[in-house]
Amino acid sequence: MSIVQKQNKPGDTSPVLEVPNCAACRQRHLSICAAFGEHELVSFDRVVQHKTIPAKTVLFEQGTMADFVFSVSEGTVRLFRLLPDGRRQIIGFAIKGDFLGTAMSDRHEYTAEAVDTIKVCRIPRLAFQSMLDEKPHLLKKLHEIAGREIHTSQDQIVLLGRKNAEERVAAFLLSYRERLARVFTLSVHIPLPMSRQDIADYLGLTIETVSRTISKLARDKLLVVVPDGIRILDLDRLTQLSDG
Amino acid sequence: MSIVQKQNKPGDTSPVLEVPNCAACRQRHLSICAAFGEHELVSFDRVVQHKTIPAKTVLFEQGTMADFVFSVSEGTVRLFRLLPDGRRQIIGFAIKGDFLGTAMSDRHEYTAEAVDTIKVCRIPRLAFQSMLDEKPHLLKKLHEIAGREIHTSQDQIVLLGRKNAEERVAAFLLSYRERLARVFTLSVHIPLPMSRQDIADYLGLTIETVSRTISKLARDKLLVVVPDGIRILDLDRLTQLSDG
DNA sequence: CGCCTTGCTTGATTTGTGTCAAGGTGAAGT
DNA sequence: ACTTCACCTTGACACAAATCAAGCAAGGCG
Repeated sequence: MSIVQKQNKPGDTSPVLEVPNCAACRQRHLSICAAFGEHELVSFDRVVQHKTIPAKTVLFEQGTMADFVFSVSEGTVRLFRLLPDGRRQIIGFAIKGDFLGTAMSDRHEYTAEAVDTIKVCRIPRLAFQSMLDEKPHLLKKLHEIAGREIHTSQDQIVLLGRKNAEERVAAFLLSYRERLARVFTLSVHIPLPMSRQDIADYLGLTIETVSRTISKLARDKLLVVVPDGIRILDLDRLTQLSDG
Repeated sequence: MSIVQKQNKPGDTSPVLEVPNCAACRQRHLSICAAFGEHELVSFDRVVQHKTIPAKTVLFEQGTMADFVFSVSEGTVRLFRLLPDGRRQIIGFAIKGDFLGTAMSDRHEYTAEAVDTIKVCRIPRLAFQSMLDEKPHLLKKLHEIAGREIHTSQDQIVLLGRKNAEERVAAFLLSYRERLARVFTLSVHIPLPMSRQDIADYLGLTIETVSRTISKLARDKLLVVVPDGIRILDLDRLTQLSDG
């Protein structure tokens, strides 16, 4: 086990833990792997591949065979669907600890693409499937994850169906902050590795509207824009806004 | 077992099967109950209550304790969330065979309300939970249902985030038709028990826009409006429209 | 029968967000 | 140091859908 310095992007010099095996994985308790006992991990280890993937790389593509499921252990992944004419809707952002493949369908239902440099654990779907069949507590854990996924999808449906631009941006910032808090410490500083275009495609808006809205929130002193993210100034008002 | 004439709404004189027990239930193979063997059904029967519920009745309310899960065996249910100021977003419509309570969370994440007269099987959540713990194949079935739910939520997210009014209406009609086809025979006639307001709140539009859009589709000869529904005239063009 | 109510449609106008266009900033490369 | 490029911001204008308003059709009921 070795700690190596790795430049995820310029300016980011935080040490990144190389993960040679699941037992030593720091993200274990955050992820689906939390369902495994120590000795189960050993057999899990046999089918898992740990991979570092550079920014903007497609992890898997909508419509292709889902030969693998993934667990994200570092970085940010955008999950999206494309319409025939190129319109893009981002379904969600996956971060450290998130599992990709909850639905267990044989074809991918969306495309997954690395936003920045990511690390993932890749598991052959069939191997994962047979583990599920053997270990009910793993399936239970997976179903628990699916339940949360359904819940956040419904939040997103309400946001897209009934909220205006300002409410959408506020809700995005706060929900993304909550997600980060599961993994990092809760802070008024919210790093945003994804582009404005990504945020726009997540919120069903255009990049210009997102930019204008963030500018307005800054003008109104609810937040300030900082390099690679934002800082919240008025959490209460932002929360009020996001709830509609 | 008795067949009774029941007036669900004026003009609807189709015979409605009273369901005294699960073994005799015609909807069994459509629903979560398909996961049960014959003798398991007997124990299931002991905890299930069959209920007929009139139109516009609240089945359960967002935020309240989820003491029961439900399986719909007749009629249409609207599932929605409300924003504090009264804006409503319909998450989905549940029909014959649909299960409510996939997420298994302890509080309801949305309100469920009967659109027309419905029949449901009501199961205490804790009893259902313990059945899940005992019978992995039931959990597997439930997870399968959750997977489909995630998929349709994502369809809805794409619709709300990136489609215009015409595409939304076309997509709604076709996806609702597909859902009905699982249960009735696939037809160009689509009964619409829900109101225009319901459709609007499902599609993130206003009632006026839904009405105008349906009128336009009729003017363009893609469909005709008939009492209590629509009839598709040009399935190909409607499909093309809905795909964006 | 006529009156009221509910649900739906249609028209006129407004508005929030999209579109088009220009310009700014900072990092990377020559 | 200059150029290029990607990304973001801002402004002017356009447009799709919302809002406001009126009227229609069908059912319920006194």
